[in-house]
Amino acid sequence: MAKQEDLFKKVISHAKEYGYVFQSSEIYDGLSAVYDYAQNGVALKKNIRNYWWKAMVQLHENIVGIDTAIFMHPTTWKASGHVDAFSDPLIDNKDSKKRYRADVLIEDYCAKIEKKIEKEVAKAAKRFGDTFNKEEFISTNGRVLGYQEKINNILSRMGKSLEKEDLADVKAQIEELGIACPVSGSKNWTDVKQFNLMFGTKLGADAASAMDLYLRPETAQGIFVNFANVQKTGRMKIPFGIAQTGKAFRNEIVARQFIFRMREFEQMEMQFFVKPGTQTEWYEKWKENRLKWHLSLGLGKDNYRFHDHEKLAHYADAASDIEFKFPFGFKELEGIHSRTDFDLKAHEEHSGKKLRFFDPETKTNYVPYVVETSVGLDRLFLAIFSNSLVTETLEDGSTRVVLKLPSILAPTKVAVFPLLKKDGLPEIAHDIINNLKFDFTTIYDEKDAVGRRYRRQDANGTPFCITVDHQTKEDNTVTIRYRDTMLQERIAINDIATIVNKDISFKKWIG
RNA sequence: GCGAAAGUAGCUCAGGGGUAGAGCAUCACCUUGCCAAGGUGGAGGUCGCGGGUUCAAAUCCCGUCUUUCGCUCCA
Repeated sequence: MAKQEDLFKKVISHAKEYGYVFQSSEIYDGLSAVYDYAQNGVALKKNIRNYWWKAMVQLHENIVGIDTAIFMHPTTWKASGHVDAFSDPLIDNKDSKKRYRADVLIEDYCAKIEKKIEKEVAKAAKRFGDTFNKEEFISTNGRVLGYQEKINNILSRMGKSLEKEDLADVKAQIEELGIACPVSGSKNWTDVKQFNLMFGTKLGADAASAMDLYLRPETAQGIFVNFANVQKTGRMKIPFGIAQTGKAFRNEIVARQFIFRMREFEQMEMQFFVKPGTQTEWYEKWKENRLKWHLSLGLGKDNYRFHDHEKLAHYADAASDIEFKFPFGFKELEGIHSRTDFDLKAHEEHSGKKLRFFDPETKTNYVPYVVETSVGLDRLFLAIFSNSLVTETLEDGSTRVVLKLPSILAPTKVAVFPLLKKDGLPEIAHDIINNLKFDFTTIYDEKDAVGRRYRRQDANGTPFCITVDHQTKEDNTVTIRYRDTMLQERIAINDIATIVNKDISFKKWIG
């Protein structure tokens, strides 16, 4: 455990020291769980996003991309269920310090009463034997009816209180029912507080006429509300997908673990529209496809696993996570959800617009089912970055720190050094850069011994170093040195681009 | 939100009421010249922030912010 902690700390400080991730507004002591991507971080993040986009949009004839606004019409969030389901009434037990959802506590209490009913039924069944009629017993037995009524009263009162946001009554109910904390057994509760996970804001300059808006808590809804537009203008036929990357915002009660769980984060997701009845088949296909995509980055097969959801969200009929072995354990990286027709149907109802696909074969129209793949870009960044950071022990016993980023994602592809900063070598190095920079990100460095410059690039994740020496002036050859193996080769200047291109070829990586 | 630990130079950390420290990094110059840690010089800090105690606070006390870990939550 201590080792894991140390490793994670190393990741965070390396990210800062080499210009990948800074804490937001650091000069003002930072802002909780908000981070900035620095000069190298932004390049890595962009490359990851691009790798995803090309794999999803460019490689699939039937997937197109869009980019929708963060602000959306407020009704969107009513339709999606976020207004209701994204806010929880929470209550803390002062003795055990445990936090519970107040409505769940009450529901659990009702479940206990329900168990009593089952007991009565079981007893009666034993007594009456074959002649026992369960329906009749439940509807006539006084004791059972009493239990039933109690449950109904409790739940209806809770429902009304929650609807009116009368949180004091919810607490009163918990106290009246004598509900105790399952851990401490105490009834020492705090007040019930409402936590809304959506950030609110206002549209309009003057407060009185301003419209309440939310920052989107997921990018998916931007796709759903554009379903018909994209389908028509893109002449899309089912099955087809719409992909999008962008920021989403959640007012998490606890945002933690560096860039793993932030309040402002970036999603890369694709909604795939299919014919009802075929969703399971597509769900399985996308699970497999997405795992394959992750594995193509070469971080190691053992670092991934599926986690199938048993408890499903209100919109899903199947859901699975691809989990990654982060420095702090296996955690969710990507979700693959079979979202049914929940979202499109809800938007049909709230908007009054048809969100359907006309099937020319059967001459009928239907609301498509949706299979979603949704990756956290920041999480993916963290997965790749933390997995790539290694400290190697070399043969001579010394160590080197290497950021073994997949070369296709590395912020800088080629570093070019003059062996000496004289005798015209810097000029040649600059010439090489001026030629390469149209196709690759490059960096020039002439400071310190060349070995040290190699190590500097290792720690920064640069896969190739090129060194210009005196021989270069005679035969136009240079030394190329590889980050991962530390091997060196003598090659012609003209071959640099070919070698680098071959290594960072998208086809090679994804293939 | 609760509990624990921590916050001193860009990074890693030492110090522990009386002049602000080290290693690495950084900058300039010299030297070497294909796998980091050669020489000289420089820059960088009101020791997270605010208040209190004291002749004197980076150091003791209180508060606060931020981070990490655990709990909790997680569409």
